Amino acid sequence: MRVKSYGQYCAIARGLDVVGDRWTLLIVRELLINGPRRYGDLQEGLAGIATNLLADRLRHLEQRGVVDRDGRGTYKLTKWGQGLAEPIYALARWAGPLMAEPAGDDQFRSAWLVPVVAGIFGGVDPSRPDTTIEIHTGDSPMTIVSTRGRVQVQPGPADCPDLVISGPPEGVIGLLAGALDKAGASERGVLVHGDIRRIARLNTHRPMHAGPRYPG
Amino acid sequence: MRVKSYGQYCAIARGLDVVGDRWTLLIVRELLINGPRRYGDLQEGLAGIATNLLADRLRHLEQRGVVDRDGRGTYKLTKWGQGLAEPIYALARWAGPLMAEPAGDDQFRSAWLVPVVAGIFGGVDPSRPDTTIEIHTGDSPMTIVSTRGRVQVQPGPADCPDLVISGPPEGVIGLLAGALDKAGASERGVLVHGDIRRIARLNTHRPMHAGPRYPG
DNA sequence: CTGCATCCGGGCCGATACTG
DNA sequence: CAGTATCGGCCCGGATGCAG
Repeated sequence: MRVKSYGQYCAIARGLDVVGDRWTLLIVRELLINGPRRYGDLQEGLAGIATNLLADRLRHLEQRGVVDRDGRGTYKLTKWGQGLAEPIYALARWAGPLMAEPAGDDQFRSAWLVPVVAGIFGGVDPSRPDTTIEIHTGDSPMTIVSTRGRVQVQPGPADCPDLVISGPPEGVIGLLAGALDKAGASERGVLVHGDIRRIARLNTHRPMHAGPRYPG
Repeated sequence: MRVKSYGQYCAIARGLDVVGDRWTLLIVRELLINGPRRYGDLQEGLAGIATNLLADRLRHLEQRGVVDRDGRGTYKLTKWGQGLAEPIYALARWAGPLMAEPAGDDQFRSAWLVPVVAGIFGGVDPSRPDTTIEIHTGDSPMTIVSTRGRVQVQPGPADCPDLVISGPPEGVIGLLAGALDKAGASERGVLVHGDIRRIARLNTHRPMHAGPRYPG
C-alpha cells in the first residue's frame, strides 16, 4: 500500500491521502452502489483489478476508517465512508460529458447507471413528476424511479413502467441526459416504448455543462 | 504521462482517467484557489512536486480540455475545468475531520484555508449575518468575508475586521470548524480579538459529520 | 471455490542535473 | 523562468500459488 503522503496540511491533500490512490475511489463506488459486497463481488465489478491491489486498498481503507469488514470477506462502508457519495457523485456529474464518447471497448455494468443518473437528475425538485422508467442495457435490467421529487435507480425490472428504453449504453445515456433526441438515439440502436417526453420532465434543473469538446 | 485508462464506460472512471493521477487534483486546486498561475507559482504552491511530473500533468490536463495555456507558461482552468470546484470542495468537506490531526511536519499555505472554509461554511444561507474575520496563520494574512449569506476567503488583511484570529493552523481551523472552543483553541496557541460567537453564527447549517476516529 | 499472498516485469514516480 | 533529460526505486499489473 502506498505510504507516501502529500505532506500538506490541506483538506484536499489529506482526503487524497486516503482515497487518492489508483482504484480506490472505484472500490468505494462499488460499495456505494451495491451496498456490502464480498471480495469476489468487488473483483468482478472492478473488471480486472489485480488481486493484490484490491487487498491492499481494502486494508488501507479499513485502517483509515472508510470501510468495515463484516465476518469473513464482506466489506461495507462506514458512516464516514458513505459521506464519499457527495464528492463521487459530484465527480460523476462533472465527468458526464465524457460519456458522449461511445463505450467502444470499455467495460459496462448496468449498476454504473447509478452515478450517471445521479449526475443527470441529481438533487430534489418537488415539481418533478412521479415516473417509472425501465432500462435495458448492459448485463441486467434497471429501473429509474422518480418519487417525491427525487430520482433513484434500482436493480431489476419495473412492475408497471411508464417508459421502457433498451439499447447500447451510450445511446440510452445520451437520451437520458438530453444530449440525443429520439431520432438520434434511434440511429444508435435505442428502442423506446412509451412517451419519451417523460424524460425531459424529470430533468428540470440546470442543464448539463458543456464538456471539453463534444458540443452535443 | 499515464496512458492507462480504467477502460470502464462509467462517469466516475472516465473522470478519474482525466484527474485521477497523482498530483493532478492538487494542481487543479492551485488554479481554483489562485486563478491563473505561472509554472513556477504552481511548483511553489505544490511544495516540491517533481518538475517533470508537473509538466506531464499540465500537458495532460491541457490536452483533455481542463487547462488552458496563456502565452508563455501561464495556465488557467477552462470553463469545464472550473466545474471541478464542486467535486473538489465536496472532497474537502468530507476530509474535514482529517484536519483534526495537527499539521506536524506537513506544509501549510494560507491559501489552503479556501477549501477548508468552503467545507465548513459552504452553501448560501440568507439568515447568515455579515461578518469580516481576519486570519493570521501560515505565510500571509487572509480575510473571511460573509456577505449576502455567502462566506468567502480573500488574501490580505481586512479593513475593519469584527474578529481577528491568529495562531497555528490546526488551532485556527479547529476554532472555525467548531471542533474547539475558545479555551481549547487557546491551549493550542490561538489568540482571539473580538467576539468569538460570530463564528458560530456563521455555521448555521448541518454540523460537520464525524470523522474516522477523532470524536472532537 | 473464495480470499488472499507472493513473485516478477514494466511503467510511473521522485529527485537532481541540465538547457534555451 | 520554464521546462527537458535521466536514472534509481517503488508502485502497478498479471500470473501463479496456497490456505481455509
